[in-house]
Amino acid sequence: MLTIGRLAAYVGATVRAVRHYHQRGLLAEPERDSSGYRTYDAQAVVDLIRIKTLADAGVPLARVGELLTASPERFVEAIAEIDEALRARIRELEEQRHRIAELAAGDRLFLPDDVAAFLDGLRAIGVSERGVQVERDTWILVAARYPEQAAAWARDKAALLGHPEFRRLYRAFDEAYDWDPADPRLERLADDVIAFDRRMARETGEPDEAAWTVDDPLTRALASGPPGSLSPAWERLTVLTQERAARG
Amino acid sequence: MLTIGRLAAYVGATVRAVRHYHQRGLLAEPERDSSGYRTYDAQAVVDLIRIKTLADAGVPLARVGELLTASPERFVEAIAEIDEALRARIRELEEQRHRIAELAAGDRLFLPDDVAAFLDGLRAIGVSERGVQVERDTWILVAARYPEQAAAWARDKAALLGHPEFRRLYRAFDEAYDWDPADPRLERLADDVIAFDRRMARETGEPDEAAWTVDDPLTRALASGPPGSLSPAWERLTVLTQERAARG
DNA sequence: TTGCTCCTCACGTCACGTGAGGTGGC
DNA sequence: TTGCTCCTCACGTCACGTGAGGTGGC
Repeated sequence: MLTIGRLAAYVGATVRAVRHYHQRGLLAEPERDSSGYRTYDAQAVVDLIRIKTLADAGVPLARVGELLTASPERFVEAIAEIDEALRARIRELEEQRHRIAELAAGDRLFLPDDVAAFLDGLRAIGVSERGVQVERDTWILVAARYPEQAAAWARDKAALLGHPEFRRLYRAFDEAYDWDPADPRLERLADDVIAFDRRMARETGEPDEAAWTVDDPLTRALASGPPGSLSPAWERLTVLTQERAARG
Repeated sequence: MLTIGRLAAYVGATVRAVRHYHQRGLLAEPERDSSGYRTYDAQAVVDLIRIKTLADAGVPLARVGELLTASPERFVEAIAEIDEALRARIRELEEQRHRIAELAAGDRLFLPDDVAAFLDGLRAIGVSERGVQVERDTWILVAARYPEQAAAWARDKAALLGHPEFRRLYRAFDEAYDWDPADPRLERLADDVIAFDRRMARETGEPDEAAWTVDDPLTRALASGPPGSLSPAWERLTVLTQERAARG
């Protein structure tokens, strides 16, 4: 006969866990000796290993209780379910290994693939890392707010990167970040942006919604946090392009 | 800007979890709008994904807090540790898949391999399944009480299975279970057991401790639960062999 | 006497879940 | 007005962990 400590040690459980299983009614309370100590027999070892094996596999104790009294067929059925749950959990853990590895670097974790690909495209045409970060933050908000459409929009914009004038405008926008807000080049840039928008609208037959440039109203509205969060030159550019767009 | 619901949905967390991360000081409390609603920016998305990715990987929230402010080198180091922990967890789950599979049938889960092999040996020489069960329960108690020695004892006994007289005695013992306690064959069996013990003691030069048969005092003492747990014939056999052993 | 194992409460832990009761914009 | 999302307490959950205070055999 075994004491609770020896029983627990043999199956790799704690004494407290064995008492817990008694409390929950999973393991039958054994006889006591003259000192009030519980005295376990071999059947208790078998029962406890059954309980612990199921519990370790993630089966809730309430369900363990059912399984102990289930028919052999139901038991085998349940084992198959538990095995499937374990396999699913393993797949999850493999996923998580990927995700924590990506955590050290890269935007893939925060954005749909198509958006991350567009950001890589910006890097490829020479947009500064700072400019890419501003874009990234904007896209995070867009993707959170319009999960269905974000990827398609990113593909549309990525396609425009094949257009030389679009690339020139993007790079100019990027450089303008540090300019003096009074710099006359901002006026010319605003003109060029509007001209490009109109040209694209004509070519594609879509309305003149200015969805083609870095300065389209949608992304602008989403990105604008408290006033002053953009650079002074970019604030100015926003005003200028909106004036020109309104003038028609 | 995002509400808490949209933020949570985007990263796959619950609203409650996000509030919890605020409470724990892991995620900075953002500005509120005129209604008192929290308004999140892109940085909050990045921070939350970082938190959730680590938390999902099983990192305690207290440690997540440290990691968020850790240096890049410490962070990379910690990622490696976490990855190792995930791999260890995966190995554990694979182990558990084995164990629940074995739960449906077999003694391997309850006993050291050498003991299970000995039980298979008993089956091979024709011992009844009932007899094997009694042995199994005895060995469970022995293994729990003497984890170091059990395997070696089992190997010793398994070696004896090569001995024809040992096999004969074991099978006779097995059959004797149902006999009438007054059956004269019990006396002859007791004589044969003692004779075999003495012979083995002479051959191996070890003391006459009667450790060779199913009836050795050690296993008997361990297995004997409340009186009457053995069959009447086996109780009688125990008495008879002890008498003969004492007479010398 | 000291050390060890056992006993029974009963509160603590961890990461949220789940109402309870209320507000604000469509 | 109804429905939805948000807000702040605050208690509940799950499987034990961890003392608190005490007993019994070597």
